[in-house]
Amino acid sequence: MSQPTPFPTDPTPFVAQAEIDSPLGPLTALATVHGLAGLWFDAQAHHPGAFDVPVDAQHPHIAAARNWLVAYWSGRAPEDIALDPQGTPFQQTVWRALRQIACGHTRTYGEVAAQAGNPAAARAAGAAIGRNPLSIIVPCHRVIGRNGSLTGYAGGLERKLALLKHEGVLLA
Amino acid sequence: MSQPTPFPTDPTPFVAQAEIDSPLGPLTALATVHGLAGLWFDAQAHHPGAFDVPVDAQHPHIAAARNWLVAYWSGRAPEDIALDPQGTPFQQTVWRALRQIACGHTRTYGEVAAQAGNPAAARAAGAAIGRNPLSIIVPCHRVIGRNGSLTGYAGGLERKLALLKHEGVLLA
DNA sequence: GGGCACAGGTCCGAAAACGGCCAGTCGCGG
DNA sequence: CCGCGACTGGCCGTTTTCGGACCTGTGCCC
Repeated sequence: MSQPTPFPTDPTPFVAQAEIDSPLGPLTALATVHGLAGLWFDAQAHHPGAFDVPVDAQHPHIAAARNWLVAYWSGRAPEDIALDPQGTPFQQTVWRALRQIACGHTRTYGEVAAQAGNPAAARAAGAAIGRNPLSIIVPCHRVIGRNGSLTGYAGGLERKLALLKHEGVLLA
Repeated sequence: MSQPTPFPTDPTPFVAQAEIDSPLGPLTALATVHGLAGLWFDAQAHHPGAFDVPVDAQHPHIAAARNWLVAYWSGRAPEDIALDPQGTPFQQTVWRALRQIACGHTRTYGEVAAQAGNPAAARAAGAAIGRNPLSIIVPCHRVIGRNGSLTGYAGGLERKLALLKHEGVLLA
């Protein structure tokens, strides 16, 4: 039933977008009526491109995301905010698993896959993690290879490294 | 063996361990159901480390080892006891050859290799002798270089020297 | 529907490195 | 001429290391 086209006009519940600055470069935020749907680094991999959605930096979900990020960068524990990422059931499961990785901790791709229900789907989990639409907030940067290598990051490995340093996982 | 022990791929059939004192320092003894499997000087080279095996100084094979050592140190000829060292086929062959070196005698590494079936494997024999798990009882200390040098000993050359003196091979 | 590409992981065989050696050579000093 | 020490190059089983095959699920494009 699902058309291959990105957004045919059916499920486009996006209601607002805005740009948010960060120490690692500007981010584009996107919201539905239910919560934050996207937070991408500009020009990162799998960036969905421009949206035909009104810019509204004061929208509640976007303002909440901005507050979340301010707290995160200042080292405080951010409060939970409403999220509404769009994805397949498997992706949803993986992203939900990611949110359970506490700040300062890491998991391997295999562990995330196991927590998502299939221990052998490490590679598939990697693909799903790469499609994570909520950078930083859904901590896909806390997933590393079994041998300790960083392996990859849609926003660029330097950013993954910087985030892990900021969380105290890696030494400067 | 009329015992239903799971032979194929059973890496640790150890059943008891204990510490035994000696004039050259404490020894750690290890036993299987078949016999004595290990007798190492504490902190010697190739020491396998701690074992998750119950301490039982009264275990028959360990008690036999203690009696063997008492006789040895007092200068009497010890009676044969059951041994069960774990190793590769080649190592087993070498260790068996070692047991045929009578007290007060010595062999060269090349001679041991020849008796193990391959006269050219002197160097490999040296490696196998170094991994001998049954110090003193399997007399790896009676093997010296072709030119008469002591060359090496996992428990330290001082101990090798002391053992050979005790056996009357070397003068004080 | 059937391929194909991945931000992974495991397994296995080949290859290289490592010794508790030994014989042969060379250069030196009695 | 002899003996000694330093060096060299083969010897061999074991251990470690390394690279590639192969398996794995899911999403996306034909």
